[in-house]
Amino acid sequence: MHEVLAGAGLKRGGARERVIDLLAAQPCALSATEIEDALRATGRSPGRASIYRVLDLLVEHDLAERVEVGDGQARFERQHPSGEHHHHLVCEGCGRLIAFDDPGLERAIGKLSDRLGMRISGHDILLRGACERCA
Amino acid sequence: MHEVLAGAGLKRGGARERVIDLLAAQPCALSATEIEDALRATGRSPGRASIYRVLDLLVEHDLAERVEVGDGQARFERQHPSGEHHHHLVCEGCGRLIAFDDPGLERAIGKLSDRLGMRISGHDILLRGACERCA
DNA sequence: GATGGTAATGAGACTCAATCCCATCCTTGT
DNA sequence: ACAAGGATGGGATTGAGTCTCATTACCATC
Ligand SMILES: [Zn+2]
Ligand SMILES: [Zn+2]
Ligand SMILES: [Zn+2]
Ligand SMILES: [Zn+2]
Repeated sequence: MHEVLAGAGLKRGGARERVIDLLAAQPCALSATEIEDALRATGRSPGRASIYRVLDLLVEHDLAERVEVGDGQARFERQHPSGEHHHHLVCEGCGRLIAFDDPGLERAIGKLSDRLGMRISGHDILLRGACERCA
Repeated sequence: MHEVLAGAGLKRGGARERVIDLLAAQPCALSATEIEDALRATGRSPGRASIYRVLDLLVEHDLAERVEVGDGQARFERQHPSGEHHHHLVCEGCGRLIAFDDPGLERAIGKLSDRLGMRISGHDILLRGACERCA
């Protein structure tokens, strides 16, 4: 990720370093607040403004994806360069996020792009339901 | 819509009356702020709290659907009693919302429910792309 | 048509994620 | 090492949405 930003002519700084490294090590999405807390726990959290700046930058360069689950705060998750991605199911009982992927769903969206005759550059899919604990 | 709420044993009040009537007359989603402004323009806007209460109530009774486009505010749109629903594509150029429905997509989600072995109670789908004007 | 229990409403304080501003710090090319 | 411009921090600010509670309106009953 660092390389991509460097290639775009951007300088390197402590905030960028820490946010990127943290995000790159996560299996699933983190909110800006969670990132701040996690970094504060290490002793050196960047300012809030810097965290948002880095996240915006990552989304802009397709290095991260913004995930909204409807709880009023955005979450961010590393985007794999291969284009492979997953979607989320949010449990209405406990709020837990569960990741899944489904080729059938992706295929349906691909067909849709043709049917609508419009160029579709991305899709957000969120399922709501009950996780096994809450069912 | 009034009838459904009455059937649920709820009383009728001015705020409820005005918000429902406004929403029922809209072709597409409105934000709470837009609703407040529109009603204020008529001279009698309910309090902000009442607007949110009515909207929550409508969503709870499947009379309206919450639509999130990622601009940090929720929008609300009347939901038809037949259960038929549509999804939206948001144009990244002009922000315009375009509605569409697709049986293939619904089918894929139905299958997914089985595959994940979880009860799925709803789904939000948002496509991002370019509308014909902006393409 | 009056009464009373209870739901509904309004106004504003409040929360909290996200943004803005600007002085200061640091990276990087020379 | 130096300078220029990008990067950072922190604190003030915004704005959607929530909460509280006193007041008002609805409606079943008498
Ligand atoms: Zn994820
Ligand atoms: Zn997908
Ligand atoms: Zn719509
Ligand atoms: Zn659907």
